[in-house]
Amino acid sequence: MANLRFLRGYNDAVVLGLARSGAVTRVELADRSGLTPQAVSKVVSRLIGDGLLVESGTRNVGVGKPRTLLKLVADSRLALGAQVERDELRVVLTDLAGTVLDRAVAPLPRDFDPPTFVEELNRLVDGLRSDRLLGVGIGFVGPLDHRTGVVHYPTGLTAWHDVPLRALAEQRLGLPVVLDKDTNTAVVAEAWRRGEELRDAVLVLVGTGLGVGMLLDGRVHRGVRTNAGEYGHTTIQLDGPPCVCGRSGCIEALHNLAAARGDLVEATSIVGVAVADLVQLLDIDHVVLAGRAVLAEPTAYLDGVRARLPKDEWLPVDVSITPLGDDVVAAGAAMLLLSEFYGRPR
Amino acid sequence: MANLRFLRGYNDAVVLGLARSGAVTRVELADRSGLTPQAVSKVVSRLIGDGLLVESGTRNVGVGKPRTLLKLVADSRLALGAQVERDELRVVLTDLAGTVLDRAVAPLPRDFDPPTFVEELNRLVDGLRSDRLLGVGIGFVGPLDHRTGVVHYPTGLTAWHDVPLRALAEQRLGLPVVLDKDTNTAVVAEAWRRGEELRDAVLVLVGTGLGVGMLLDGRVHRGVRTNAGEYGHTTIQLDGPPCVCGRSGCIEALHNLAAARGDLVEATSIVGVAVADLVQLLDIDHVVLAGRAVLAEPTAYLDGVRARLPKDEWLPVDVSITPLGDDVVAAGAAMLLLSEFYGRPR
DNA sequence: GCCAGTTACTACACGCCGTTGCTTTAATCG
DNA sequence: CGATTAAAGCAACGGCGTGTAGTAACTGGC
Repeated sequence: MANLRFLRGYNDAVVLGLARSGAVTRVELADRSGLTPQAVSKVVSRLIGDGLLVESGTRNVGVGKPRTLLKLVADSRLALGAQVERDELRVVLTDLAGTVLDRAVAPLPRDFDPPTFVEELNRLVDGLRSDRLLGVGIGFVGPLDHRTGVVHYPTGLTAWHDVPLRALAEQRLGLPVVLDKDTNTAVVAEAWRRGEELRDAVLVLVGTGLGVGMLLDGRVHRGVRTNAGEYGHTTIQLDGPPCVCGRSGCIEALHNLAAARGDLVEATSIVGVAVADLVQLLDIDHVVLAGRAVLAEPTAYLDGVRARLPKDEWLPVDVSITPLGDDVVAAGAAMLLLSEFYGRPR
Repeated sequence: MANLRFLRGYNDAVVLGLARSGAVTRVELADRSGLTPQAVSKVVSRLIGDGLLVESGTRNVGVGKPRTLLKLVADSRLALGAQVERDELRVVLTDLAGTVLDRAVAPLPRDFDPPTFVEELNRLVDGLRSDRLLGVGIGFVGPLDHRTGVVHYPTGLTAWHDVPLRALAEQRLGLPVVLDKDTNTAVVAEAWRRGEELRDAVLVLVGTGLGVGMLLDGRVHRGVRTNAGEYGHTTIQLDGPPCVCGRSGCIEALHNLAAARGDLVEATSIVGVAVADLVQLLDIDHVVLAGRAVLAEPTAYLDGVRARLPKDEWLPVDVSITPLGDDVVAAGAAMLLLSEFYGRPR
């Protein structure tokens, strides 16, 4: 189904996405969006009216009337993002550009239950509230359902079986809430900050587990039950050591074994092979590495991955470490919420 | 960019996609598409005007005016699809519903060159021409570029380096032509025939190589350079036997070795593990098996794959053999062309 | 200093999209 | 056979991007 509201929202989102990358002019927006100059004019005047854009000087490009520069009013809208791990809750405040403005971190008790969590979340959110706050995004460990906002049965959290977290949090916080898997919010962080430029990317989150967030053709791929990206339990050694998942020779098992015995070269090499497989399967040109393990040894992981990617290819793959560091999941959750308001409609 | 033309094309495609599944009524179309009844009325009258739909009786659902049944006029538009293999060219004629009406098969000389191929294609196409023919789709072995229609450098075909096949074929045949990788056209075949119902699926093509076509959230995932789906050279045994690709322990190498020594159980089991990995990564609920190897031993491959998929899951995975058999790639190419005219616009 | 040339931008009428409100049509039910 | 119910069409409407034409603001030549 598509109607005029969708049409407007879509074009607004395209223009805003282009404006997020930096200062632009109406002419450039028209060129890069495919919209006519008149349409861009209308869209821009709407966005200026909403306080999302401002005119900021002119840029002269040879003869003729100079182009008017447009700038995103980044602090006109704010969002909070939360990362929930088994021992820690992290909440960050970001603006419309995806810049992290503030953060709060608190430990969570072992095997915390939903009421405890929601109270703690509320406490941290209260410390970061603002009048321009649009809502809160939550990046949780899977499995969960993004559409319904229900957490299913994350391992290690015995009190979390089919908990309608989004509804609970919305009620307690009095704000719109979105819920997604940590790997998905992390890749949203990269996608939102780079704007329309980044359309295909994989974010590899290496912590105790190994998950990936996939941005395919400009959209986050979640799969039929928001469970896509469980890459840690992919077989990479048919006759390998048994894994906690019941199968054997999983990427995660081999990586963690190598890491545990201090063999960083082997550990990063396994991640490298796995990423190379993924790049080949999905035909991706951007790989972003994140997670505690990676941030502890960034250059080792960068080297390990780059060494395993095909060289001298017609398709160069850009491999980088997330510039958001430990905030990537929480910040991405905030941007996921921003994209509910100002991203492409569905 | 989105405009009114896009809007109309999109909604037309949604309605047509729903109508493809079988006889429907306006009320059901409105329910399932999310469009208002009035919008459906307008769309349907457009489609009837174009000869794509007809009213075919009524269906009584209790009290009130009976619903009018609508039926796709399947033979109102036809398309040809070609599958190009290293030794054979297959061309099939399909209607708007994706039903194969006719076919022609011809051998291709070893290491054939582009002119030879285009002539042979033209010969087979001429034998199947019709006044309602919309164009020709071509499923080729990769790598190639779907957008530009250029074949890059398929192994075993020395005369094919950066050949603009789509342009060459359009000129020779005098018909619109689309080009895509064989695995992609194959998954289009499944998607088009099942209509809007099938939104996430993987088609696994097992022949001399092993490739997958991915339907993610209703769209074929091609990757940044139309090269996605190269799954055969994914590592499944880190210290496995060397592969022609230069790495070792690839799915394809292990599968072919097992198949060569007649170990069908091992061969199908390797495909099963690989498919289970893929299902887990992409969170897919439909797997379709195809290709010469599968069609030679369908039940063995079905069993091998089903045995490796997680059981008693909350997410059941449907595994099947393509009902189109040897025609799946060629028929899918025809449907890819149909979707250029009557699928969702981009 | 001025005017032609060039480019950026927008005012306005327009065509066409889905929507809203209402009417017509065609069945069932009592 | 009239009341009720549901499907479907008709007409007016708001709002989308588009096309045409006009205005604004600069450069460059003389």
